[in-house]
Amino acid sequence: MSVTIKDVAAGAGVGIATVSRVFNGSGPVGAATRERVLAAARELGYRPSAGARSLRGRGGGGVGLVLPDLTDPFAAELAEGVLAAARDLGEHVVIDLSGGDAAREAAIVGRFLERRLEGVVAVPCGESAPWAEAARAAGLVFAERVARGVPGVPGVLADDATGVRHLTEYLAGLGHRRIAYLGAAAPGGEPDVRERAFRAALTRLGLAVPESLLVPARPNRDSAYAAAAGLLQSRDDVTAVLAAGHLLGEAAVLVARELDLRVPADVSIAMVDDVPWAELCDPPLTAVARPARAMGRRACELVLRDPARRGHAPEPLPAELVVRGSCGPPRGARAGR
Amino acid sequence: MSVTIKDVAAGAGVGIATVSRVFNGSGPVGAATRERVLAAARELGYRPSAGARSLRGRGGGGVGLVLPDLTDPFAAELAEGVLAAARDLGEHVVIDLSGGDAAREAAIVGRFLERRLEGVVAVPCGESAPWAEAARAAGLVFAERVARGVPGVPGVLADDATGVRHLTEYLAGLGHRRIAYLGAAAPGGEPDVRERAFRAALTRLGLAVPESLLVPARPNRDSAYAAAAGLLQSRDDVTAVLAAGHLLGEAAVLVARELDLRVPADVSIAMVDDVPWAELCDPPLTAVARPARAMGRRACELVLRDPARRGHAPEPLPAELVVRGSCGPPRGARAGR
DNA sequence: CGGATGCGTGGAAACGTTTCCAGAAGGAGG
DNA sequence: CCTCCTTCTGGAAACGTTTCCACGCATCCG
Repeated sequence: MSVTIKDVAAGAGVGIATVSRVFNGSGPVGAATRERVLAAARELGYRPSAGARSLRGRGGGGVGLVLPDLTDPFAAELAEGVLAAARDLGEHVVIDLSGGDAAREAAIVGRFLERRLEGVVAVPCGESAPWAEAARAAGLVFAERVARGVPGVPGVLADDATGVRHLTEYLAGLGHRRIAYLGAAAPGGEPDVRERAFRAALTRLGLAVPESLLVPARPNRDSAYAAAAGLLQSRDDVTAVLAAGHLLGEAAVLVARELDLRVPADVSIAMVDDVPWAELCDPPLTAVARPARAMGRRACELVLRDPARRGHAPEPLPAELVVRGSCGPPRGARAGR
Repeated sequence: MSVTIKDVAAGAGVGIATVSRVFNGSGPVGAATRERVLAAARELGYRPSAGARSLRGRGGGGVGLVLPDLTDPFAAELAEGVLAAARDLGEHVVIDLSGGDAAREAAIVGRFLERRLEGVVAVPCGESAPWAEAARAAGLVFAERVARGVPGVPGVLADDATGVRHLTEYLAGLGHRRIAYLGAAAPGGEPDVRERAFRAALTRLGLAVPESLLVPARPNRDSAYAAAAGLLQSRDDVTAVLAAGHLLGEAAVLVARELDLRVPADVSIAMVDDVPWAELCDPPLTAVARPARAMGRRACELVLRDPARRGHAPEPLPAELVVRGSCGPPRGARAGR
């Protein structure tokens, strides 16, 4: 069927070992011989089989990438970073999407392990079980967030805490006192890094933490929209909304428009995650930019080239506050809706 | 290093053939034996090696996916379609980005061929050379656009022609007579499907084709912005802009805002490609929605399961006009800028 | 001039799996 | 009781590569 190293060897009148040496540059080969081998290979259209090659040597390399989805611009950019790093290091990338489903995620990781990949980069959604095995069998690095209950696996994270703190301080500095936080943990759930940073920032500023303005929402369009609508319809006293993710920010923008609220005159809006549309919005949205591409790149390099450093969580990468036009001074409590 | 089928065989006190049969369900195995094998495998953490497996049998399967980039929402959604189809068919996907660089694209295709992938799905940017070899060695299907000079390779395309025609008719129906087309071919270059559809639609409506309003632009932010700025600054008579892609539409929106043009009162804007931010814009942008996900899915299914149908170009998938608020009746020529 | 050193080369083992073939055990039918 | 068939099992070949080892030959140094 396909043309093998033997065919090339026969075509060039040499042994298979010589052909292998030509293609890997591993041993000494006479110039004339090399030319003949190359010519025969070109003529026959020979391509060494990556499968057989990996069978003999080590695992064969390659990186697995597991993400919830690709339509999220942050995830897409993170993937681009991983792909760029892998390309630079000469490795290929196998990708699959969990869709936020832990079972599917576990299945994906299983397939990756069978492929004997050198490393796996994951934005996890599930819990520890499959990750523990992956960490044992291959390199594993989390990106954006980490799975709980899997010690010793490094995570390449953005410094969300500092980003949210800066954003909170910025809003407070504009004079806002009734700042809603969109994307809090469900009642009874454990608040995440961003929510804790929001609370801490308010406290440090000497402001009360308005528990009723911490609106729970899951990061999907339906939940985000419902949360934003519930908030802006019922709470006239809110003068600023801090959305904990771009889907939540999107929902806030849409709801504000539907309620004929002017941004930022009636309500200021800002969010975590600087996605392309933030600049296209009217007014353009103030946001915390997280370095998605750099995170992907770093995660990939970590998993491929730094087996020693694995186990030590690397520094979070800085998140930058990008001030645009969607935040202004508060206008006092709105009258009615 | 890693645990092999031999280890499991030894652990269960059976031969390797039996272990293989258990894992593939290929032959008859006694119930008790099967249990023992499964237990040994679980205990040792055995995973069959995909590399060795593929070495023995056929090529080993898998799909390669080559795209210019992932931050383009259309490309990301297309990729999601490919991944979904591959998952349904039990195949893995290797992905890499060409960045619009033909040389890099050729290198990527070469690596894919070495991997003995069963098929390759590509949004091509380069010309024929590498694609011809790929078509010979594996299944090859183009998506969104086709490479020139590679006959016999099917392309899963959107029906851009009909989409642009509907859009043109819609604008003309609103009364527009001076419609600019953003994203034409460079002077002397060959117009693409969309441009031809635009010209044909105008002609069919009995309108003149305004050559000076067919503005050349490449699909990147710099070129798009320059083209849009040049157009809207100099041509007061333009009442509508038809952008041939979402980057061009984005540029038109930004330039219109900078020039303080009201949309759609001063100028109507519409574009090809319905990206998420089209709905977030103010006003929301009218667009032609192309079924990216379905295209990816179809391309993947075609390459994996329909070797017979390859060679016949499939029907283009319908593109749908999504009317939002960015187009209205023309207001006569604008006065000054 | 002889042995050591070096290079260029080919043969063969090994990688982990699937699959063909043959052997063993056990029941059924003559 | 012997034979045949079925069911289960194990050995071994094959897949395409890399790499170790050995061999021939020329060159160099003593």
